[in-house]
Amino acid sequence: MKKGEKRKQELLKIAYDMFLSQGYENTSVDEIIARAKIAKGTYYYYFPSKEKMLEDVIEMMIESEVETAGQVIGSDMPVPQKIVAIITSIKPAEAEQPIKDALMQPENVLMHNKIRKKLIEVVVPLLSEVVEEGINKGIFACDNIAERVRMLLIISNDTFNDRIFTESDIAVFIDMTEKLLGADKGTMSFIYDLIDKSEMEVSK
Amino acid sequence: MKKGEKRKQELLKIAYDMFLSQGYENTSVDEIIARAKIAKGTYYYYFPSKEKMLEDVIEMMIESEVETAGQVIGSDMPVPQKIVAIITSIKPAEAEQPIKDALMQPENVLMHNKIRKKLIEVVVPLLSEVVEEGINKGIFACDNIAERVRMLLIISNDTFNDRIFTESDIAVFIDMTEKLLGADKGTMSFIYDLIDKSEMEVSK
DNA sequence: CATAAAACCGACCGATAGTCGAAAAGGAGG
DNA sequence: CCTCCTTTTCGACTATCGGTCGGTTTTATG
Repeated sequence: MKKGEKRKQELLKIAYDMFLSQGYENTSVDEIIARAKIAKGTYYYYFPSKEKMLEDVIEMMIESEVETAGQVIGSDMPVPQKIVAIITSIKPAEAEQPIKDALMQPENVLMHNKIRKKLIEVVVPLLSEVVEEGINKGIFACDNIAERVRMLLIISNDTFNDRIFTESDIAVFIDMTEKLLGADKGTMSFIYDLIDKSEMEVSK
Repeated sequence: MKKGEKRKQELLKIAYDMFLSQGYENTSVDEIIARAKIAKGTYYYYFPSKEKMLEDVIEMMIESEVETAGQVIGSDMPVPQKIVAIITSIKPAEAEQPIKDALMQPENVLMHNKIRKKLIEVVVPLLSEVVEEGINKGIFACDNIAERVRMLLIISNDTFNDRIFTESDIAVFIDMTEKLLGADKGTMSFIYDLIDKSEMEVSK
């Protein structure tokens, strides 16, 4: 018999692995408890529902990403680079390939969406801080920071996480980012060099 | 006994109503066949699965919206107004309130996402046409039209369909649209007057 | 050692999407 | 009207799944 909190973490870890490898909808509670070698009742002693468990799993995933973002903010990186670093740290792109694949799968909409929503909610304040720093340093010039940052995240998510992108997508993303934040042309063009060319579709 | 295609349309119509009023996930096949007064087997004679039926329903919904968009394109409306008209015709905002509520419900993620994806895929070419017209008339100035239009749709969807928006959101949306398409400042500010103020959160 | 709290068990439940073999209806030709 | 084939309909049945519940075992406490 395990002590409460420890067992919960154990279950969370198992669920995390299974959700990512087979998707949330395709992972049954029965499978989870089979792998954990516990009974139905025990599972529901720790989680009120399967969906609530998903929420916990997501929270777990996000925590580590927020930590990374925090380090970036505190670093002495140039502001534009900070922005990009946070945006990329945020997306599971830096995780292993199977994770990205799992999230791309259409049957994982629920999980995908919950992560996206939570991530945005959590990251907007962080990124806003950085943009503010940029404004103070004269690199950016804009109002309504939170709203702009949100758009940035939405777009970057759609462009780089949810689908295959082309060179044109990058070009427009750079252009849009600069204009959205009121930066000089060229401020963000370093992004282009960061992109892993292998991820890209051949542009036509 | 009904002739094939007619029955299918009848079922599609029933499903459409029910999906919108109670959500896809909350509508069981049993409920659908009860309302249609047919047996399980008959249902599965027409649709291989519930999800495939959803796809058909969505296709039905989209067709009508594309039609509207086509009329807008052919009209003599000013180009900026055309853009907005298409964007708003696209979103179920013009449908009745309960429909919007249904789509907002988190349990409708699947349907919501499928619509969004399909809609963007279908509308990007249409909107691109209009932007091109704007460029020819000297109202807009930009390259990579399709990519920019896509961003516009993604943003407008997130801002106006998926959540409650504030005045700041509108301001940023207008600013971003103008810059994204390379329009003069003020070109899109008429949007502000179109917004149904009752839909808005009180801005702080 | 007694008692209470925490952790665990698994049979059971209700709902749901989907299957299947057979029956009824419709139509075409004789 | 009868025959034969196709289209459409039927509804009982299945498998799976998330979740419940009453009761048992383990652990901590004093």
